[in-house]
Amino acid sequence: MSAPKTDSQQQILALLKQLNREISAQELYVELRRRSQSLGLATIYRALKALKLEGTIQTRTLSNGESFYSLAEAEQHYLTCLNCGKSILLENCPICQESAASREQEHFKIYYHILDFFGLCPSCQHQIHVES
Amino acid sequence: MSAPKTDSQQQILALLKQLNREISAQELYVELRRRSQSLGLATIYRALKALKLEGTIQTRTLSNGESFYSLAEAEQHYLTCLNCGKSILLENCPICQESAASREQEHFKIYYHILDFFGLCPSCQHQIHVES
DNA sequence: AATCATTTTGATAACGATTATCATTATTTT
DNA sequence: AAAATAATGATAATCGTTATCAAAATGATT
Repeated sequence: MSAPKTDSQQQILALLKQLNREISAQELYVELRRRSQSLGLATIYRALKALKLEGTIQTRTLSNGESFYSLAEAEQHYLTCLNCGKSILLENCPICQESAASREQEHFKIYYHILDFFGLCPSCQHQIHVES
Repeated sequence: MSAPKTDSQQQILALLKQLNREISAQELYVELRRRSQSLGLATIYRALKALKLEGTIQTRTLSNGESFYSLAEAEQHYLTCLNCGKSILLENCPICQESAASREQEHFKIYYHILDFFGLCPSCQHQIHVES
């Protein structure tokens, strides 16, 4: 869960903590640059990958292939529109009450939901240990 | 939920029913061709989009941007490895028992899970009605 | 300090799934 | 049958992400 972090990783982590919302890699690139902490895109993607494999941050990938990153602390429940792709963050939504979500957003027409557990499979846990 | 379907849509739907597993668009292209029911890739993507907007099929997008499609009937619960990207389908997993998932796959190291509701937001519901 | 080894970085090329384009073909309507 | 509409498919374009590789930074060793 914890590992020695590069400066880039720390910068990104600090920004994620401050923002307290999910953000894409491209947005991170712009935002860091705006704060005179410019990082190359490649570095950003690398840092995000490392933080993800540690379990420090979590990822959500939209159907257009764009990924959003946030701290792995808070649970996330979204209502996502299949057409425009926009997501509404559901506040205080106890996991597993899909009916609650329906009620909460009366006019949102829910087709289905997906619950996805993320982590490391046995062989990849081993592989990562060997690599480092 | 139901709408007039093109031949392409019906072909794809029939194949999804037969396979009873999630499959990517590219795989669909190969599989249909193997069955002498060749469809162009563009047509496949168009049909999938239409079926998705009807709520007939559901999509799951991996972090590499590749999307998988399946009938919207069954609930899906996965264990996905952050490193290799492979997903393990969890059978008979009552939604919202993340601890159950941990137990079920002892050696899978779970970092987090994401629950995502998919459907149409109010404005897109309206927009689609106007279009057609 | 100086040299060497290792790690990190960033500009850019390459990749790949998806979407847009547009002319052609099928289908429906009049 | 002619005209209008919808569907199709080959291919170009898009765009987020990953790979490449040389340069810069960091750390270790003498």
